[in-house]
Amino acid sequence: MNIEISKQSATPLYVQLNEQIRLLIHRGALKPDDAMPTVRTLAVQLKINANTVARVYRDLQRDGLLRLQRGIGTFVAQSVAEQALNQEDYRMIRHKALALIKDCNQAGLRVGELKQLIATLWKEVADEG
Amino acid sequence: MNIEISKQSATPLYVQLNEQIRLLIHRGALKPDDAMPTVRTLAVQLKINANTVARVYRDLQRDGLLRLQRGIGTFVAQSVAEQALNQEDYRMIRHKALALIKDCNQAGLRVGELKQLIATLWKEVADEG
Amino acid sequence: MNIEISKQSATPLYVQLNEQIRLLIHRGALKPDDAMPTVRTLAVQLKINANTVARVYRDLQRDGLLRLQRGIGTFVAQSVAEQALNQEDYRMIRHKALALIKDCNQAGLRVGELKQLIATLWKEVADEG
Amino acid sequence: MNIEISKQSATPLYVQLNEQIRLLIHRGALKPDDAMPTVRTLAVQLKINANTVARVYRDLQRDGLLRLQRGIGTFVAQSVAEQALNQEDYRMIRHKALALIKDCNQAGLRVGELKQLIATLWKEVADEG
DNA sequence: GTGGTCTAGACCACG
DNA sequence: GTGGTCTAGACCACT
Repeated sequence: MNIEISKQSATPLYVQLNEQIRLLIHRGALKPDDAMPTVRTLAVQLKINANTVARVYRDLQRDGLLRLQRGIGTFVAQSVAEQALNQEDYRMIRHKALALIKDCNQAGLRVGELKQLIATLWKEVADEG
Repeated sequence: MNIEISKQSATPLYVQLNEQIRLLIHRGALKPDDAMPTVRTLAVQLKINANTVARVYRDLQRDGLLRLQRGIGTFVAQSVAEQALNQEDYRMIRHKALALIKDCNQAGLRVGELKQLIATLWKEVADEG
Repeated sequence: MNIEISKQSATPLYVQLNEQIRLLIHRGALKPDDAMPTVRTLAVQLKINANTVARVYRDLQRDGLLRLQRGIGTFVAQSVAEQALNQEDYRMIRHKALALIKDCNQAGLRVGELKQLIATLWKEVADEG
Repeated sequence: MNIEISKQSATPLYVQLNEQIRLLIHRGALKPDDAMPTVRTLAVQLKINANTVARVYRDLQRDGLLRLQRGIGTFVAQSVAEQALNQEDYRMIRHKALALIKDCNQAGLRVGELKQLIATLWKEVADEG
C-alpha cells in the first residue's frame, strides 16, 4: 500500500495520511472501487491509533474521495476517475520534484525550508492568477 | 521583511516562522549582523502572539543563526556566512520550484499533496545516499 | 409496500425501519392480519442485510405490533386495531407536516434542524403536561 | 445557552448538538461574533466528553458557521448573517410545529414516528421540486 | 470483522 | 485557559 507517516514531523499525522491517500488517488495508484485497507489494518501497519485512521477516512469521504460502507469496508469513490492525472504528468512532476530536492540538498537547504518556500511560492502563484 | 504566516496551515506557526527566517538567511536576504525586527514588531506585523515570535528567536539562537543581545536587539549571527547560497543557486531553486508548482496546479494537485510528495521523496533520497 | 430507508441518515437503519412500519400500522396502511413481506424480500428491496430486518420484526413482535409464525410468515397483530388513527386524523397530520416542511424549506432550515426542533418541542410539551 | 442533548436518543450526540447549534444560529439566537461557550465548558454543561463538543465545533467551522481561534475561543462566523431567519418566520415555524406535535400526541403517534414521517415527506418534497 | 460513536486522559500550540 | 492532536479502549450498528 506504500503509505508512510512520520511521527516526528510537525505536520499532524492525520494531515500526512490524508494528503498521502489523496496523492495515491490522484496519481492513479488507487482506482475507483479499489478496496482500502481496513481502518484497523492500516492503523496497525502505520503504528498509529485506529481513531486517527478513521478520522482521515471520514474526512476523505466527506470530500468525495472514499466511500465508507459500514460492516463491509472502505473503497475508493468512483467520482474520482475524472481527477486522476495521466501517468505521463505524474512521472514528470515526480521527476522535477526529485531534481529540485537534489539541488536543495546540495545547496544545504533543509526539507522544512523547501516546504516553506513552496508554500510561499504557491500562494504567490495563486494570488497572481 | 517579507515574512508571511498562515494561521490555517496545519504546520504550527512557530515552525512556519522558523523555517521562513532560516530560508531568508540561507538565501542571503538576511546577512550577518543584520538587525531583526523586534519581537513585538514582528508579532504585530504577523498578527500573532509575541511569545510565539520570542520562542522562534530563542530556537534560532540555540541553532546559531541569530544572536540575541538583551536590551539592544536581535541580529543575524556571523557564523551564518558560510551557509549562504550564492544568488545563482537560489535563483535556480526558486525557478525550478515555480515550474513544479505550475505543473501541479495544472495537474490539479493541491499544495498539501505536493508538500507530502516532497517529504516522501526527500526521505527516499536521504535513505538511499 | 412503500418503505424507504436512508443509509446516509444518522438514525440507525433498524430504528428507521421500526418507526416506518409502526407508522404504516398506526395510520391504517397496514391492517390486522395483513401479511408482511418476508424478511428476505424486504431486505432485498431495501438493500440491507436480512439480519437487520429480522431484528426489527422481532422488536415489533415484542411490542405486540407484529405476529411471527414460524414457517408461515409475519403478520400484523390484531391488537393493533385499537391504535389505528382514523383516516381523517392522519390526513390532517400529514397535511400539517407538509406545510411545515415547505415553510422550513423556504426559510432555509435543513431537515436535521427541523427534526431537532421537533425533538426539543416534543420534550417540552411532554414535560409541561 | 439553552442547549439540550438526549443520551437516550438513537441520534448520535454529535449530530444532536450540531443541529441544535445550527438552529440557534439560523433562528438568530446566536449572532455573528457571539462567543460560544468553550469546548470544556459546554462539555461539562451537557455532561458529555470534550472531544465530542470539539468535533461538533470543528464540523461547524468547516461548514462556515463557527470560527475557532486557538488560544482564544470559538465564535459565531460572520457569514452567518445572511442565513438568519427573521423572527416572524421562526415564530411561525415553531407555532406550526407545536400544533403538529399536539395532534400527534393526541392521535397516539410517538415522536419517532413523527420524525420518520417528516423525513419521508421532506424527501418527497425535495424530489418533486 | 467492518465502520461509528463515545469516553477519559495525556500532551501540544497559542495567547 | 483555549483549541488541537493522539491514544487506548469500550460498546454499538451492520454484513
